[in-house]
Order: sequence, then structure tokens, then C-alpha cells
Amino acid sequence: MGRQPCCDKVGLKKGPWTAEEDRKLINFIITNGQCCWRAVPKLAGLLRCGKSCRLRWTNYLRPDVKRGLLSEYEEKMVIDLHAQLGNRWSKIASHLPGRTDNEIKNHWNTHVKKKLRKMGIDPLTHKPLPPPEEANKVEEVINPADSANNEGKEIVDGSKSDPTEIVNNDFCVDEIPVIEPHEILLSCDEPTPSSSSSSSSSSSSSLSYSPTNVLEEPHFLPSFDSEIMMDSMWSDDFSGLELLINDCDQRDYATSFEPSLLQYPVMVMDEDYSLNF
DNA sequence: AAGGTGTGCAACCGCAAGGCA
DNA sequence: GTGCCTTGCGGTTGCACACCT
Repeated sequence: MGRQPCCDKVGLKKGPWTAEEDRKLINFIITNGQCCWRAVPKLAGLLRCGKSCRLRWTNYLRPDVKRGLLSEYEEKMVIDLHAQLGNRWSKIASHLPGRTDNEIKNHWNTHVKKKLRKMGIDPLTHKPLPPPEEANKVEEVINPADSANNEGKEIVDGSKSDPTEIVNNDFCVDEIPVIEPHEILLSCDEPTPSSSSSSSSSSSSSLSYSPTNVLEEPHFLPSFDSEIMMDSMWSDDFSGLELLINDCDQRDYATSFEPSLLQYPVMVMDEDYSLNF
């Protein structure tokens, strides 16, 4: 007997969520909390599968989710945690409050991989990449017929591209010293206000990157535990949150009405139903 | 200006884990 | 112990936008 599909796919909507769908899902969870995701779409009046609702909520609509690019410090943490944990994105995300596994995974695939390769570091192993010639030799030995079909070809395939490209990219693997992940130094082009103001140890233009540093950066992390926050937010006082969504002057109104909400990120819904905090 | 190509990200898919009867 | 159900995870896809020619 085959596996039962997670939901009846007939008549279900796919693709990007609309503002109206977001509103329905938010309203439902505000009213009922996070319950059986399989039942959510039906109860919320959505033509989506439960999985899709859960994903939308956890990755986008959750009030404690952080949007925008990862800071330098967050990126360093991701790299370090990836070196320790591999592609366990949810574990990595659990160390970065407000960041989702999906967001970190996307950031890794689109930004960090390239950055590490440019630095001469293999994003899979976190070890230095071999020089182009050696890499080609190794590839030829391993698979002479298909040496180009390798993940490292983007950077190290010097046989096909103009050698000056390497110079143009300010990168030459011959100059890359053998370094371990914990020795990596990343420059901070634009230190974020949080990192520059909160950490005197990171006042220079680059941060020493090491597991101990990662763990010893208490000022960067929000002072709340996201899970505790969510529990409090959803179980204790939905009415307060609802006020934030429904009132046009949410922040002032909410804080005057319920001062305890000040300790939580304030969720504000725009006219187009996008959320701001 | 138009078409082609590259990039980033939201969302989907399939599988695995864990809980429960 | 077994099978079903739900949730969570990681890999992958596809679309929209930016950039290039």
C-alpha cells in the first residue's frame, strides 16, 4: 500500500500566497493558536495544504521572524555552525533567533557558498580548495570523461576561462594559506549598528572568527528566547496581538493598552497585509 | 528598447522521525 | 511490535526581478 498523500491535492492552490490568504492564516492562528496543521486550511478557509500553511507561517508570517539580509555576525555563525553540523539547517537556525532554516539555507546557497569559494575554501568541507591545476588533475584521474561536471568547476576551472579572470576577481588560490575554519577572518565592510555598538571586542574592521567567539557574543543575541516568547504570545494574550493587527496606530495603542507587550517585537499589519515589526 | 542570461528567494516535494493507538 | 498519522527537514524547483548585450 502506498503512502497516503499529505493532503488531497485536487483543487488546492499552489504558488505564491496572496495578502488575503496571509490574512486568513494569521487570523486563524491568532484565534486558535498553532494546532493540527492538516486541519488548518479547512478551518481557516484556505485552499492550501496544511504543509503549505505551516511553511508559510514558520518562514514568513510568524511574528518573531527576522527579515532581511543576515548580518556579518549571523553569517559568521552560520559558517561556523555549518562547519560543525553540516547541512542541518534547522539546527543552525535554532542558534539564530528569528531566522528560519529556509532563509539560512537560501542564504548559504546564494551568498556564502560563493563567498567561501572566492576565499579558496570548499563550502562543503570547509577546507582550502586545491589550486586549479591540481583540481583538474585530480578530476581527470577520477573521471577523465566528465571532469567538468563537478561542483567546484565554477571557481577552479581555470582551463576554460581566461587566467586573468582570477586576478580580476582578486583571488588567486596560490596565495591562499592553509587555514582552518576557526581561523577565517571576514572583513566587515559595513558594521551593523548592533555589532558595532554592542560589542567592544568587534570594534576593529574585522572580527576574529572562532567557535568561542560565536558563543561569547551575548550582546548580539536578542534577550528573549524565541520559543518562550512565542508560547507567551500565543497562549497568554491573543487579544493584545489582535489589537496590533487591527488598529491603525498599532504600536502606540498596543503599548498604552498592554504595557507588557513592550517586551515582544511589535507586529504591525500594513494596508496590503504585509507585516512589520 | 528588446531579448537573453543570471540571481535571489519563496514555495514545493519527498522522505524521515516521532507519537500514538 | 506494527501501522498510521502528523510534523519537520533538506533538496530542489520555478518565478520575478536585475543586469547585460
